[in-house]
Amino acid sequence: MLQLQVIREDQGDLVKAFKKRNLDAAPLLENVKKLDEERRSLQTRLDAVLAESNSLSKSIGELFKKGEVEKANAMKARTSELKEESKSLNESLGQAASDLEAALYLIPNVPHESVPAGTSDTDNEEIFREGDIPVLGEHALPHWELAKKYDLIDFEWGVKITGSGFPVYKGKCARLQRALIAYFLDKNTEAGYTELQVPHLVNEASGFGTGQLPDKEGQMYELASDPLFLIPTAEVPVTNLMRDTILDNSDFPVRYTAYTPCFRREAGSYGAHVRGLNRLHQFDKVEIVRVEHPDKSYEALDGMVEHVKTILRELQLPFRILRLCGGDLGFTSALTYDFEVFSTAQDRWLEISSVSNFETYQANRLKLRFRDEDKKTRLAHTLNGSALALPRVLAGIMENYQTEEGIRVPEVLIPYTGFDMIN
RNA sequence: GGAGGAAUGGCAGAGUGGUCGAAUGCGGCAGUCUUGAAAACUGUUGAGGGUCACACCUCCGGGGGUUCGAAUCCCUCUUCCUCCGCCA
Repeated sequence: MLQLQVIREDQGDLVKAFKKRNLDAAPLLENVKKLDEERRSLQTRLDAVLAESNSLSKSIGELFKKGEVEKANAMKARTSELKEESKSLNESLGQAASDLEAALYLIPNVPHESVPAGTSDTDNEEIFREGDIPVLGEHALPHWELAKKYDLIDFEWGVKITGSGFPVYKGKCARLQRALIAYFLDKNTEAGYTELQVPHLVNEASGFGTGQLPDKEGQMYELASDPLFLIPTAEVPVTNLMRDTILDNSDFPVRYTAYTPCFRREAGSYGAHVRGLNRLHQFDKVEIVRVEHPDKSYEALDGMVEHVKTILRELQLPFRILRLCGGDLGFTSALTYDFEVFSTAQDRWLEISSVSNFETYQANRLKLRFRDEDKKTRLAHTLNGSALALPRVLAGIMENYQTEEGIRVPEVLIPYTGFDMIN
C-alpha cells in the first residue's frame, strides 16, 4: 500500500502518474486525505483525554499515599467521565483507522516514470529481442500433441485424481522438469541468491503482507479446516520472511531464491491459449526475491533482468523482453519486465518470467524497514522475478527442440537429465 | 492428542498494582586514551503516532476484562519449551 506521507505531500503528480494506469485517482486520493484528517483529529482528541486521565491517576495515587482519601475519591468521578469519553473516542478511532486502511488498499502502486501509457498487453513496449526462431517445417506439433506422442504428460490422470489444470508428468519429462529446477537453482545460487526451502502454505498475515489479501483471496486456494492458503508463488512466503523487520544498512543486498509449486485458483478461459501447459492450477516455479536500499533498487532490477537473460541464452530459446504498460502492470508493481519465449509450433509468445520492482509498496504493508546512514528507519524496496516458471519453458523446449527423431535436450541440461533426447 | 512451564528492548535477563518504556549484562554507536588498533574508562542506544520543535499519546506475544491506575491480577487465543503418546 502507498505511504500516507506520499499522499499527504502530493502536489498533483500522483493523479498524473495514475493516468498511465487509466485510473482517475483524484477521488481515491481525496478520500484518503479526508479519512486521514479524521483519523488524526480523533487521535489528538483521544490523546488529550488519556493525558488528563493519566495525570489524574497519578494525583490520586499520591493523595492515597498521603491519606487524603476523600480528595482522591472526589477525583475519581472525573476519571470515570474521561473513561467513558476515551472508550467512545477509541471506538471511533478504530473505525476511522480501518476505513483509512481500506481506502488505501484501493490505490495501486505508482507506475515508474518509464512505464508506457496503454490499456492492454498490445501496448507493452518491446525493449529487447534475442535468439533465432527455429524453422520446424509442417510436421511441427504443439507441446500437448508432443506430450501424447512421446507419452510425457498425462492431463487425464490429473483430472482423475484432482481436476483439470493439474497435469501428471511422466518419465523423461518428469526428469527434464526436475533437471530444469536444479539448473535454475544452481544458476541463481551462482548469481548470489541464497537458496531457501519454504512452506507451501501461508497464514493470513502473509497474504496481506504481499498484497494477495484482502482483495484477491479468490485467486488462492484456502484450506477449509485451518486459516491457511496454498501459495500462488514463492514470493509470498519468501518476502514475508522479512515482515516486521528492521534491516541494517549493511544487510543489503538481501537475495533469496526458492523453488516451490504454485497454486492458482483463477478459472481462466478455455481454448487454444490455455491448452496444455499454458495455464494451470498447479505449476512449478523458481523465484528470485531481493530487498534493496531505495537508491539501489532499479540497479538491482536491471541486474535481475540481465540474470534471466543469461539463463534463456544458455537454454538457447528465442525470447523478448517487454516493459509492461500502465494498463497491464500489476496492482502492486511500479515497473515490470515480462520475458516471453517464442513457441514456433504455437506461433505465439509465451510469458515465462515477470520481473518487478515494488519499491516501498509491499514494504509498507510488511513493515520491512532498514536503518539508513542517519540511523533513521526507512522502508526498503522489494523486488522479485521468476527465474523461471517451469511449464512454459518446458513447452518452449518441447516445441522448439523437436526433430524427426524426437525432442532434443538443451546442451546445458544434459548433465542434469543424463540423456540428450526424448523419444 | 494428554500433563506441566514459559512469552519483556538487537540478544541475554530482572521486574507481581502507582516512583516502569522498563534494572543489569552483552552487543551497537560516539568520545577519552593511542602513531593506529585492542583493552580500559565516559556517554549514548527500542518502535510508532503527534509537533516547526517541545509537550503529549500508544506499544512488555494477540484480543478482552478488573482497577482511579496493569509488564504485574483475571479470562481467552496463539506460539515456544519439558515430559508422555502417536507418526514420516
